[in-house]
Amino acid sequence: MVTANIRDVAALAKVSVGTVSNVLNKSKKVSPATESRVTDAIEALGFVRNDAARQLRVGQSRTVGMMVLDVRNPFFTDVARGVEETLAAHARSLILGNSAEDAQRELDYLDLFEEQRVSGLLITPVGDVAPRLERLRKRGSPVVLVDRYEGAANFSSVSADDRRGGALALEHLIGIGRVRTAFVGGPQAIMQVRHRLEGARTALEAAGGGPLRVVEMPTMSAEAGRTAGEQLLDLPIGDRPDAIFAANDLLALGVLQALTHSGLSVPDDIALIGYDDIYFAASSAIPLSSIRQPAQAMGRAAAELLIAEIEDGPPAHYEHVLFQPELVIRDSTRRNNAATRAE
Amino acid sequence: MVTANIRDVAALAKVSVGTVSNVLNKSKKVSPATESRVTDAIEALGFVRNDAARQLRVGQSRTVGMMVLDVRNPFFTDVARGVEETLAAHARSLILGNSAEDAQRELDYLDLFEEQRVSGLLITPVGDVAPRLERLRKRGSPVVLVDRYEGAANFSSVSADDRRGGALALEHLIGIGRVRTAFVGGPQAIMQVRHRLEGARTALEAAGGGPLRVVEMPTMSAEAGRTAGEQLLDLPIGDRPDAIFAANDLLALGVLQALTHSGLSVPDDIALIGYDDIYFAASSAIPLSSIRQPAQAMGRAAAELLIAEIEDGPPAHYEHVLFQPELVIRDSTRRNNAATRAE
DNA sequence: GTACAGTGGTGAATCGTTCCAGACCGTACT
DNA sequence: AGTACGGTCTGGAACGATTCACCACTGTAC
Repeated sequence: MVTANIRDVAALAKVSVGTVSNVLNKSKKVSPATESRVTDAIEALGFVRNDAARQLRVGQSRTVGMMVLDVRNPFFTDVARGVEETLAAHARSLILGNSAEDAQRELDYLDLFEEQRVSGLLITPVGDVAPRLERLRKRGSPVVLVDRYEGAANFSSVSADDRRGGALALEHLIGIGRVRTAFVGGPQAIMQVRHRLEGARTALEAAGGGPLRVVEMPTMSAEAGRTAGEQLLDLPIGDRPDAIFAANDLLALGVLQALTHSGLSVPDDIALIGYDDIYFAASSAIPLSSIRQPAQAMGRAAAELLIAEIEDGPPAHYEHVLFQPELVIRDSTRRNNAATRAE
Repeated sequence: MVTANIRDVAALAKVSVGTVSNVLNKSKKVSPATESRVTDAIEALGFVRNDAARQLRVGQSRTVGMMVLDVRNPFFTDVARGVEETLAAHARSLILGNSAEDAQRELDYLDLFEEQRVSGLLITPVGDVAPRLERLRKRGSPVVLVDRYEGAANFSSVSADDRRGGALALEHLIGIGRVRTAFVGGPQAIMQVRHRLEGARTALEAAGGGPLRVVEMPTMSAEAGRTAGEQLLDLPIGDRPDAIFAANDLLALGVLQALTHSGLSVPDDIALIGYDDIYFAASSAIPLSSIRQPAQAMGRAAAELLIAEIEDGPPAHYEHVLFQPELVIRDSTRRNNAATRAE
C-alpha cells in the first residue's frame, strides 16, 4: 500500500512532523514560506491524513452519529438533510444509522457509534436505551433526542408537539362532521404514536365523545397501512369508521390504497388524514390532508443543540425545543368534493 | 472522561493485554476460564473497544462508504437498504454520503472517506472522479460503481440497462399512439440521463421518427419537474408534446403536478411515464407508469461485489452486473381512461 | 531422559497523528 | 549590555489497540 504519512511529508518539506501537523490544523504558528513548502509536499505525495490516528490522539472523532426510525420515510431524510447541512457548516460529518424501528438493530448501531467514539449522537430511540445514552455521554459524546422528549429531562431534545398534532387532526375530522373515527398507528412503545393518540382522544372528548377505534400495527410503513385499511374494511358496515387518522403519511397512503382499491370514496365514504406532510402526500391519488412538521428546521435545531454541547460542554439546564405542527387540508378530508384540484 | 481501556481490563482480569485482545477478536487461543474472567472484567468496567486505535493498527476500518446522488429519492434509499443488509451480514457497517448531484460535495465526501480509510466505496459519481477513485484503490479501498458503468472497465459495477429502459418507455408511448414526445431529464453529465435519452432516441428512430423535444433540468427533483412541466405548457399548442418521458419518477411527479394544475388531462392530453418505479409512483394522483429497476437487489449485488474485492483482492477481471428494467403500465399512459383504478 | 508438539499466555513494538515543553533567533525595551 | 519577548520550529511522548516472536508448561513418544 502506497500510503504517504505525515513523516514522509515532513522529510520532503524538510521540516519536522510537528510543523506539518500545524499546517494541517491551520495553527497560526507557521510562516507562509514553510507553509507553502509543506502544502507542496502534501500535493506531491498525495498525502491524506489518517483520521484514525488523529482520533486516537485527540480522543474523539469529528463525525456525529444519527439514528433514525426509518430511512425510507421522507420525513426522516428531510430531518437528516437539515442536520447534515448544519454539521457541514461546522466541518463535521454525519454517519446515518437506520434502526428500522428494531430495538436490536438500534443496539447494534449504538455499539458501532460507541466504538467509533462519535463526537455526538442524535437519536430517535426505539427501545429503552436511556442507560446506554447516559454511558455515551459519560464517554464524552453528548446526546440530543430528536422528536422524543418525555421522561428525558436530562437530555436536550427537539420535537414537535405530537399531542397538539393529534388534537388538530381530530378537531378537523370532527369539524367536517365525522362521528366514527379510527386511529391507525404503530407500536405504542413509540412515543410519537402514543402522544398523537392521546391528543386525538383529548380532542374527541372535548367535542363530546364518540368512539375511537385504535388499530396498532407493528411498523409504520405503507404496507402496514394497507393491511390496517383492509382490516377496517372487514368490519360490519355499522362499525366502519367514517374518518381515519393515521399516525404518519406512509400509513395513510397505505390505507388510502386499501380504501380506493375496495371502491370506497375518499373522503365521501371515509375521510383520511395523515401526519408529517411528506412531499408525496400532496401528489397522491387523493391529495392527502396531513399534519405538517417542519422537518428540516427540526434537523437544524437538533444539530445546533448538539454542536453547542459538544463544544461548550453540558448546558446549565437541558433545552427542549418544541415545534408546533400545522394542519394542512387537502382533498382527502375536503367536505365538498367538487373542487378536486390538488393544491 | 471515564473511559476504560484494554489495559484496565487486563489488570482487572489479571491477564495480559494480548490476551484481552485475543478474547475481543475471538482468537481460539484462550481457555474458557480466562475468557470468562476477561468478559466479566469487560462487563464490570463497561469497556468498549476504541475503534480508532484498532483501525490505526490494522490500517483499515470495517466501514464501507457509499455515495448517492440524492437521499431524498426513494430509489437510492432502496438501494442503500440492500447494501446495508448485505454489509450487516458480513459485520460491516455503512456510512452514507449524499452528493446531492453536486460535484463539490462529492469531492468533500471523498476526502472524508479517504481520511477515514474506509474499507471500500460504493459510488454513483457525479463529477469526473476517476483519478480519485484510482487513488482510493491504491490506498487499499476497492471501489464499485453503482448504476454507472460506461468507460469504467477497470472498476466492477452494478447497473441497470438504461438504454433499454429508455427504449421501453418510448416504445410504449409510441405504442399508445403518441407522436410528439418530450424527454425531461437532468444534466447530460449524468450518465443515466444520457443513456435513457439515447435509448429513447433509438426507439423513436426505429419506429420511424417524430420529434423528441429535450428539456434539461439542473437537478432531478420534483421541483425541477414542475418547472419543466410549466415550460412545456408554455409552448404553442401545436408544438406541445402529447407524451412525456421523465428521467426519473421525482421529475415525473413534478411534471404531473404542473399538468394537472393547468387543467390538462393525463393521459388524454399528455401521457406521462417516469423511471425507477419508486413506491410513491403507484399512489400518485394519476398512478404513474414507470420503468422499474430492482433497487434493493442492485444494492445487494453491489455490496457483494465490493466485499469480495475487499476480502480477496482485485478480481482477475472486473465484473459488470447488468440488471434489466421492466415496463410498468399504470393510468398515466393508459389508452382507455375508463378504468381509472390504481393498480 | 530427551525431544517434540501443542496449548495458553506474555510483553514489547508498532500504527500515524497531536500536543507540549523547550530551543532558537531576531527585535525591542530598560 | 542585558533582559524580555513574540514568533517559528523541533523532537519526543502520548493515545489504545493488534500482532508476533517467544516462553512456560504439559503430555506423549521414542
